[in-house]
Amino acid sequence: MNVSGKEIALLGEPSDVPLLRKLGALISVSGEEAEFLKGLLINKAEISTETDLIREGDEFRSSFVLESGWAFRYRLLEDGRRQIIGIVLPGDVIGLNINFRRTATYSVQSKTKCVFALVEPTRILEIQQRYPVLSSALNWITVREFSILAEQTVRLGRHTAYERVVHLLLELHNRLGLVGLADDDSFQLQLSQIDLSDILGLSTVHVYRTLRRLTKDGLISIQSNYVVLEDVDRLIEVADLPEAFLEDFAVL
Amino acid sequence: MNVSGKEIALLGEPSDVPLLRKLGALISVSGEEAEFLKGLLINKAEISTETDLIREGDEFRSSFVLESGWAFRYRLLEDGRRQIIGIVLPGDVIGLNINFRRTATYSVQSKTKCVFALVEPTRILEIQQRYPVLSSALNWITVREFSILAEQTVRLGRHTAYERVVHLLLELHNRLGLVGLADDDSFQLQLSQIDLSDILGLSTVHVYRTLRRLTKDGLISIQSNYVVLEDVDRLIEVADLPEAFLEDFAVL
DNA sequence: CGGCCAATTGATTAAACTCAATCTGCGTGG
DNA sequence: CCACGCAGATTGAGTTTAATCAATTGGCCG
Repeated sequence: MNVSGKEIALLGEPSDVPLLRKLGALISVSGEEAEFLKGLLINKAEISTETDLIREGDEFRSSFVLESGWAFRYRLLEDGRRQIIGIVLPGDVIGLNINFRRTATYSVQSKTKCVFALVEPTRILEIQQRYPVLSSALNWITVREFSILAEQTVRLGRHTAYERVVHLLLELHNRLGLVGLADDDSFQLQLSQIDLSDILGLSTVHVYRTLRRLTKDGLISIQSNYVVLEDVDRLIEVADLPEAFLEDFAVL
Repeated sequence: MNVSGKEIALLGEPSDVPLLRKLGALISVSGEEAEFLKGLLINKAEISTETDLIREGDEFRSSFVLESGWAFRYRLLEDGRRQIIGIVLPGDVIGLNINFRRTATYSVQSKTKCVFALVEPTRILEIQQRYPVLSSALNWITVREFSILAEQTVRLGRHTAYERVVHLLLELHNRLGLVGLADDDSFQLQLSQIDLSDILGLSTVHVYRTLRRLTKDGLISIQSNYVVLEDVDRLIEVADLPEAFLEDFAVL
């Protein structure tokens, strides 16, 4: 499981633009394509902590590419229960397959301070018309997103609390590694135990106790927000990930 | 070939081709577009009950459009636990955003006898190039699929057993209605309680008891596989669906 | 008539939740 | 610089939802 590795270097310098870096891990991006992509991401905006970027029911007319920071897709139930549907990390696109029916069925909120780029949907059509390889790579992003959500479903439906935590930590380590934000066996976890509980469908108390147990078992260690995967092999065994996530771990 | 056994030869809309019918609910499909789409779906195949169409780890080179029958996307864990990730209904596309990275991260299996059409990925590119409105409608299908999976996540993570069952029944009623396979307040449920438990992340025993309770509460009734939604208003109240699913119930 | 699978039912167990305190780190106003 | 306040983390105790285990029943098919 190589996250920062040499394969990427073969394709050229890893870009400091997360989306480019992510695509570069899958395809070889030409200079022209890179320029075009960078041109898409000109229109930057910044939002602070805990701010809704999109609210359930909103019509949204634009796509967003997260440049830095963490955000959530989430939904609130009537009585206040919250489910975090997925975590948005740098390089992720919000509203990639946007179309004329634009009503959001869930909200998106920043967890940390975030910088993102606004992209006009027409520009994405442009990619389809002019850059077939890039277009295919965007399809890959769509499929990947779907796969991740599918795994979240497995996690919530059939994993124990112990397995859920491990499975999530591996997902995050993998995804962060893809954009150069994780080390070989550690990363910065920008989530409170409250957030974790709403991702994993558990109570905060149980998340706490499960993290304790994982630490005691020597699988992980946590200092403030810094997570170290102490025994990756055993973690992978616990998490029961699809083969495809392991064979080519850095690219899913 | 026909789900209900009777041939419905309508010359005007709605079409008896589920995918066309689904798209027709969102956009106005021109004659030319309809012909093109029908041309895509020439290459039919039939599989029997409980047969894997795609297996986790497979490379798949083709997309599939389900014409009739029910199927599952699912994943098996080492010890035999199964999570059904989503149900595939007539008109649904498997592998819509296929690209050169084609390793499946989950399996797809028929629940009933199924007829589906094989579609070459290049034909989908053709749609993008030649039929922008159709292409946008396919994007809608992608987004819709994602929204459904997002709701599944909420269901598994933050709903009680009681809410989960209701939420799923409403999802299925909605989706089946879109392709003309549901009545106003009832539909044929092609799932065993075992299947339900693996969708909902519950044990079969608990699914059984929950169905009993829903029946006793006058919310639903079930005869063999035929489900009647006895009190849609209360069901909707219990399920806590996103507004967007309600405002335009038939089209999500 | 068996045999098999799913549905049903009862009894018991267990994973995870709720409730109720602290405790701790940190930012803010005085 | 320090007290205060707040949110998140930690801890203990008791409760509940849902799982497990173990039969039994019912329907269907060869």
